[in-house]
Amino acid sequence: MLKKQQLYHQLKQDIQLQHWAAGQVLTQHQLARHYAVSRIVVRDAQHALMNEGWLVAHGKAGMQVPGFSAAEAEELCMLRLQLEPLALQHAVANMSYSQLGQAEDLLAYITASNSLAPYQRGELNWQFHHTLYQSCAKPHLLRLLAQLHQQVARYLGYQEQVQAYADTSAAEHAELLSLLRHGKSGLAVALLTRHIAEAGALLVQWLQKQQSA
Amino acid sequence: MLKKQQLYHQLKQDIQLQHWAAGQVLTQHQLARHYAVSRIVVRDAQHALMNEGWLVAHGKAGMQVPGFSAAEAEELCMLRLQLEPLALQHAVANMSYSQLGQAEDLLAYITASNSLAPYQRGELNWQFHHTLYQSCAKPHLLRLLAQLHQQVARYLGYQEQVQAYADTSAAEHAELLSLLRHGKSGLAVALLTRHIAEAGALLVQWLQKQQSA
DNA sequence: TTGACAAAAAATGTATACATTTTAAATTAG
DNA sequence: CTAATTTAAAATGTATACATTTTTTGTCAA
Repeated sequence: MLKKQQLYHQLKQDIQLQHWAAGQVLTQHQLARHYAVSRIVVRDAQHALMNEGWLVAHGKAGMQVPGFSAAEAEELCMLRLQLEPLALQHAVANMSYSQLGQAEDLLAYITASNSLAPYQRGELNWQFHHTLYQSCAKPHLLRLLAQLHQQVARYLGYQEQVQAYADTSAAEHAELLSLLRHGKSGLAVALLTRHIAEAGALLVQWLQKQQSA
Repeated sequence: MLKKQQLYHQLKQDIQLQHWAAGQVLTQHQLARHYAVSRIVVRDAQHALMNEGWLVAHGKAGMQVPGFSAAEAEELCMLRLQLEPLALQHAVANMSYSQLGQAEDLLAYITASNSLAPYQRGELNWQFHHTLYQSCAKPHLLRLLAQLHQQVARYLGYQEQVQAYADTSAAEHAELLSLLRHGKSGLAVALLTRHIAEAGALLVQWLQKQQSA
């Protein structure tokens, strides 16, 4: 595998696991030394991660590990709320049973595997949603949503409460699939909207509690 | 100025001016030779432009100049339609008169300067809209909108009919500012929605005509 | 002590050289 | 002649070396 990709994944994971603390400034030299690769590789990975919100520019030198804020989480969830129901709406018309089946497989896998790293839970959750939206045939929209989920995923390593919500989430996912399978697209979109709003509210509330404590 | 930035702008402009034809595959060597810079610089510029839709990945080697399609334009406009009214809605509460003034200056400048390159018209149009949305304090939303406008701007070098719409557009911008200045935020949001929908429909129709011809 | 200015250290930008991968071509077996 | 395999060319990935920019440090004067 390409070193660039390796470092990209490693660095992303290390940020999510808070191996690199929020607020810390990471220089190319520093990372190149630490991961034993050349600065070129670091540069590429840094830029890729910056585009996804895992790093933010820090003046003219270095990139900073971003912190967490209830405001940012709220914004991200608002964007999800604005875009995902739209994606589902456009997707239902062209959705195939094969895709529904794929989503069901994913859901089963998620439900079966207890003790997933928060790192993977976010990825699997996005895969599930992505499967449902895929047939909307709107590549830009799908790309934006992938980015959004990436950025939300950054919070999942931070929020430990996720596990508590996992059951509710799985139940709603199952219901969503059921509605889709029976062609009740209007209800499905409504449920999805509620689902995203709920998850977002939970995350934001938790962050606000953290912030005030 | 940094060579990376220079090449970024130059290459973007050359793509919009169709110096590099749609569908063409651009390699690092090719561009490095042509613009007399090292491949490193080309790589950075290519990646930046890819993130903004000016280039698309092409297998494992080279990047391709994307073509134009009514479907893509429609998708981009749909996303604008979905997100920009939201931005304005959140912005009106915190909007300052200084910002309104800034927007008025921009509008005056756009109106005054006839014979703008399509290259700059798109940029100025975004600056105007951005000024109105800025106070929404939603950095991710603003970043998405900047990206979207970038991608729409790609079409403006292609669509020559833009000039004809310029007057209508300026008039609506002026009306929008007037509504905002008088605190009629609801009407302003409605007008913005119509404004984006109109511009989008015009672009899409024109592309469909081109496509069928 | 504080402030500005200069020098040194450190960081990123850039170019060149080399390694690896990918693509294309050419050759050969069927 | 076709198809598969090998070989060469061309492209990208990566490392090192050098240039430029930025930051920091330290010095000196007010």
